Amino acid sequence: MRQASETFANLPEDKRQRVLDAAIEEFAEHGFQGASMNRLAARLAIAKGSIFQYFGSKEGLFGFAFGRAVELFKGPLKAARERARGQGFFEVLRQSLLAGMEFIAKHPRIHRIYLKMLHNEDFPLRERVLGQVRAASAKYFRPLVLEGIRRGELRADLDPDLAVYVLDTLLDRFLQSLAAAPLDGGLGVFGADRATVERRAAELVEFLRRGLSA
Amino acid sequence: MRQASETFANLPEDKRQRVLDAAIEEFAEHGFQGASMNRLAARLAIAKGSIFQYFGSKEGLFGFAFGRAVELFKGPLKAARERARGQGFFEVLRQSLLAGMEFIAKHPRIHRIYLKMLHNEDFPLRERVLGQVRAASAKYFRPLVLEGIRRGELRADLDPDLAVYVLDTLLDRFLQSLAAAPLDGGLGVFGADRATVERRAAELVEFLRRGLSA
DNA sequence: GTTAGAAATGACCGGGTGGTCATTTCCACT
DNA sequence: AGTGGAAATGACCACCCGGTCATTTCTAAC
Repeated sequence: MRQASETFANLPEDKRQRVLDAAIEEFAEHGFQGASMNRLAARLAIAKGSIFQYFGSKEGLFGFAFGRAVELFKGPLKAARERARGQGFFEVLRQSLLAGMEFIAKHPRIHRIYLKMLHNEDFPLRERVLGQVRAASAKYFRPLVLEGIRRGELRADLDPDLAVYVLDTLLDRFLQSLAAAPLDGGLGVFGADRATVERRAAELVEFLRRGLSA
Repeated sequence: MRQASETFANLPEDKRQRVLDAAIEEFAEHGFQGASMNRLAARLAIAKGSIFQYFGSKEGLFGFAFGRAVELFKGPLKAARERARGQGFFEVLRQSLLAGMEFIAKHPRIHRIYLKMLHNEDFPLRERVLGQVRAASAKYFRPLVLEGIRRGELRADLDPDLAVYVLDTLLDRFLQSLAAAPLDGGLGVFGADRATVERRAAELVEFLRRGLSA
C-alpha cells in the first residue's frame, strides 16, 4: 500500500472513508485508464486539487485505495477454513466458495477491479497484486489437496499441481460468474438470489466429489 | 459485422488487410477505450482522415475489424470434432483444446481482445459477441455430454448443465492461461513451447476422465 | 480580535482525444 | 494533354485529461 499525505491522515474518519469509497467506485466502473479525477472530484463535491494534495497522483490514489481494500479479503477465507475444520476436503471447498461469495456480496466493487485487472495490463501494481492472489490461492489449496490424499479422500495418484489448478480455476471462475453475465453459462447464478447461488455452489462441489467418468 | 464505406471496399486487397491487421493490433494492445486513432494512423503511415472515411468512427472500425476476425474461429472447431469423430468423449475434448490452442497461436491478438472484452464493459458489441461465444460453447458441449452419457462413457446421473459449465470453464480458462501469466497457476503453460502445452492439455483431459475422488 | 498554519479551492496548463472537411493528389479514360 | 471523379490529406475543432499552484477559507490558540 502506498502512503497518502499527512493532510489526508489528519482528515476526519468519515470523510476519509467517503473519499476512498468513491475512488473504489470510480475505478470499479471505469478501470484505471478510464477513471476520471475530474468526475471523481465532482462526485465527491470537493475540489480536484484536494485529491491531488492527498495522494499526489491518480496512481497514488489507486495504490492507496486498493491496497487498503485487499486487506479486507484475508479474514473471511481463514474463517471459512476454521468453520469447516475436520469436516473433510470437500466441505472445506464448499465453505471456501461460500466465503468468496460472501466477500463479493459485501465488496462487489473490489471484485470488479480485480476482474478488470486480470486482462488489463495498464493497472498499476498489477503484477504484484495478481501474483499475490495466485500465490495465496496455491498456498491455500495445496495443503488441502495433500491432506485430502493422505486421508484417502482423494485418489492417491492425483497430480497435486493439476488438482490445485483445477480447483483454483473452477472456484475463481464460479465467482466470476456471479459478477459477469457472459461467464454464467447455463448455470443461472449471475444476479441470482443467495439461496440459488448456494445451491449451485454445493452442486459444483458435489460434482467434483463424484467425478465425471462412469 | 458493421459495414465499411465503399471507398474501403474499393481498396486493393493488401492495403485493406494491412489496415485491419493494424487495427486489431491496436485494440489488442490497448483495449477499446485506450486505442488511439492518431497512433493507428501513424503506425499505418496514412492520414487519420482516411480511416474515418473508411469506417466513420472508432466504433465502426472496431465493429468491422473484430466482426471479420471472429469469422476465423468457426472453421478450426468443426475440424476438431471431425478429426476425433467416433473416438469417444474425452478424445473430442482433447482435440477441442488443441483446436483452441492452435487458433490462439495463429491469432493471439484476437484472443487478447476477447479476454479484455470479458471484464471491460465499454467495448461496443460486447453483449452480443460474448453472448454468441457462450451460446456457441453450450451448443458445442451439450450434445457431446448427452452422447457421452448415452454411450456409457459418463455417469448416467450426471447433471448436463453442470457438466457443460465445468467443461466450458476449464477449457476457456486453460486457454486464458496461455495468454495471461497471472492465470497460469502452477501449471507452467504461459509462454511455454507447444509440446509442453499439448502435454498439459492431455493431462487435464486425463484428469477429467479419472475424476477426483478415491 | 488577531494571527499562524493547515486545508480547500478552481482557474489554468500542456497535451492528447475522436472527429471534420476544404483542399490537394492521383489515376483512368478520352 | 486534358478532365472528372475517387481517394488521400492534415490543419483544425471542441473537449477532456492529469496535474499545478497562487490564493482564499477555515480553525483553533491566544
